[in-house]
Amino acid sequence: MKRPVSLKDLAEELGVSISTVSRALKNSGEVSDAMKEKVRKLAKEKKYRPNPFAVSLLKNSPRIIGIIVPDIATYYYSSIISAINQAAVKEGYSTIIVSSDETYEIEKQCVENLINFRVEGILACVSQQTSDFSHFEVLFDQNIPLVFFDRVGLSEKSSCVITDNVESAQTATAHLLENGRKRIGFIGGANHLNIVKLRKHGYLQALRDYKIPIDKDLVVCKEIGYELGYEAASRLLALANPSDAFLCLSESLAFGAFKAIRDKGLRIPDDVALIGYIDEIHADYVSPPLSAMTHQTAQIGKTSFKLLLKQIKGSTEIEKKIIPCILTVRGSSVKKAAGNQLEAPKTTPAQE
Amino acid sequence: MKRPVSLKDLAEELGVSISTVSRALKNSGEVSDAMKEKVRKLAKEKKYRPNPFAVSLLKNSPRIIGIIVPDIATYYYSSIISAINQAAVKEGYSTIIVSSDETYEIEKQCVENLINFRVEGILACVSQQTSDFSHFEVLFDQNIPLVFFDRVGLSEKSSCVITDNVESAQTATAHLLENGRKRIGFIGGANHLNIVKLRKHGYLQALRDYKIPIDKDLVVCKEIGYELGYEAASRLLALANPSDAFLCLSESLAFGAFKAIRDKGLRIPDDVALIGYIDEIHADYVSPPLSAMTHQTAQIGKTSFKLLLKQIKGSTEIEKKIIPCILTVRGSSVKKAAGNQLEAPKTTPAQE
DNA sequence: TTGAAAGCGCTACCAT
DNA sequence: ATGGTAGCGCTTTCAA
Repeated sequence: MKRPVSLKDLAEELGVSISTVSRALKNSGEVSDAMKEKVRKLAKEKKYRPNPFAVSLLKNSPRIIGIIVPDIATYYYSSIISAINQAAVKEGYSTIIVSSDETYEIEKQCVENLINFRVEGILACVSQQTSDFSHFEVLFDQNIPLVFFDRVGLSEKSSCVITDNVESAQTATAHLLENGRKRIGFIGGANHLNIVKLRKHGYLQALRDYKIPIDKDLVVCKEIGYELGYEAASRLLALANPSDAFLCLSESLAFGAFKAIRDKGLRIPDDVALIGYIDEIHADYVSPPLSAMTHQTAQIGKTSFKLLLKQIKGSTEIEKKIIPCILTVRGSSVKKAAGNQLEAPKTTPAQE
Repeated sequence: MKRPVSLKDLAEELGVSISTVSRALKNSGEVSDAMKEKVRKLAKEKKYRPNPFAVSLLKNSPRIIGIIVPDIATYYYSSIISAINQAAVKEGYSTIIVSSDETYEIEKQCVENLINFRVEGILACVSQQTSDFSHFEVLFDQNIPLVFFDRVGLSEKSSCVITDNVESAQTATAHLLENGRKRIGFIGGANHLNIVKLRKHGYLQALRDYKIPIDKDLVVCKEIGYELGYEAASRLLALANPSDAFLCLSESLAFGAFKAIRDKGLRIPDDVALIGYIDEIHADYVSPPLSAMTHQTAQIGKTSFKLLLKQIKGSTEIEKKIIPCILTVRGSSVKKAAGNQLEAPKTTPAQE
């Protein structure tokens, strides 16, 4: 394992000084063209590469930013990462991506590691376990800019990019109500999650707006997952006064609910409407395709990086950007013929 | 933007030498406890952090590895990345993840960037465009270990981790044949892709094994995508002698084919069987759930890192590891009642 | 146009 | 137990 070639090596071989070699490679004006030529040739031949640590040691800016996510393999995060990456590369930055695995302790470690790397800034989405944010505060001491996205903390001290959880849930619920649904089931994740609280708020708000009585039995908040979606929907369909629509907070919940409705022998959307926060690319996987609230992950990533870069460049302004979700109505939430006037005399044959 | 605190700063403030401070912080035996105490207290107070560049400059091993993937947001890659990450962290390594966006030029740049970072090693999955691998050869000049995974190159010179494309396709095809299918459609991506070639090979091999005549019309290799799966399946079902089963090389192709079968008014698996290379978590999204060949992404990631670490530690052995896919039989490929005894008097019952 | 030298922050070796 | 010093590879003065 031999040592990489250094400027010194080149200088010695050429019998000139290190400074000259350095300047020649930088194409400095104060070096003769002949010398430049000679140096470049040898550098290429010897496969010289500048040592980035020496450069960083001098400049103290490695052009790296750190990204902390709860989980890399989830599409939502990986697509945001991808967008951040693209934006970063465009500005000459590299990214170090670390995962907290939804764990407070690991997240703490991640922050430490990134500080030790002297990243120029950090983009973070906090883990589900995190309620204390002091491990992020050390970044302020180190003068390392921090921007949160999606799940945020320290909102008075750092910029953030979030989605419109309240509004999107409200919009989705309103959409169902406008199409004649009266008993909308809300199927979410654990109650303590911010995202669940906010969306529930939007859901309830829509019900109030439309003067629909609120029924606690229609709200099921447990965990996220296919089976849980199936169970929740099954239960809501078995009520004396059953649900005629569902708003599901995740993709797996939505597909679980889909299955439950079908297994019950009910039709979508004729008997039960379904809408969920799911990925565009999966909406067509079933028939009818699912109406979906979709996150604009590319926007989230791009905006987050933009805010961070601003801070890196010295801005101290604290900004909060909201990236709205997009509602795409597909077959699962709207009856084919028209709105909702045909409750009784059904003419539509079993579709599919 | 003030300069971070250095050892020198601490030393001056305490009126001792830099060496002493350095030793005290390393808990060296040759420093008095009183001094250690004093130094540590001040370090904490001043929020001292060792400068990683200075350390790396000295040691020349930043404990970073680079990962090059064609696309971060695809579950297959992100889950492999996640596994690599976990393995790396466990060994005290950090990872830099870069994406080639399936582009040769960007990939070339990625390699350059990682070299410039002096990563200790690189794990790479080449882009679809890449057919020339000389940009990877420079790594050998720089003594930077390189291990390919999934899509490989330079196989005589570097270790790699691949999946059993031929065998898995053969197994999947055999599974369909054993269940009485005769006209299995092969729906793949672009013909020039290695993965397509290999799997087609496995498919054809299975047909030969079972003495089923090969029909070129049943092989459709275009692009990957939901619509393309839909089209391909529609076409194969419209043949004079139509398909009675499909092997789809990707998730989107499989779901597209699923839709096509249904739209044609055919039943799955009674009329047409379906099997595909899809993610476990999505297999249940439809009814019947999809039989699937699944990649063991965790294994791929873990093994890749292991091989790389070995090389970093000095091994020059070139290894090739094959991580098999796993066949999980679900409703889409096997008729409920029994295998296929109605077709002909075969004795093998449906295996599962 | 070129060279010499200082210094970035740290470790490690040789003194004391 | 502590201090001094060299040197990692590079950039950037200042001198020649």
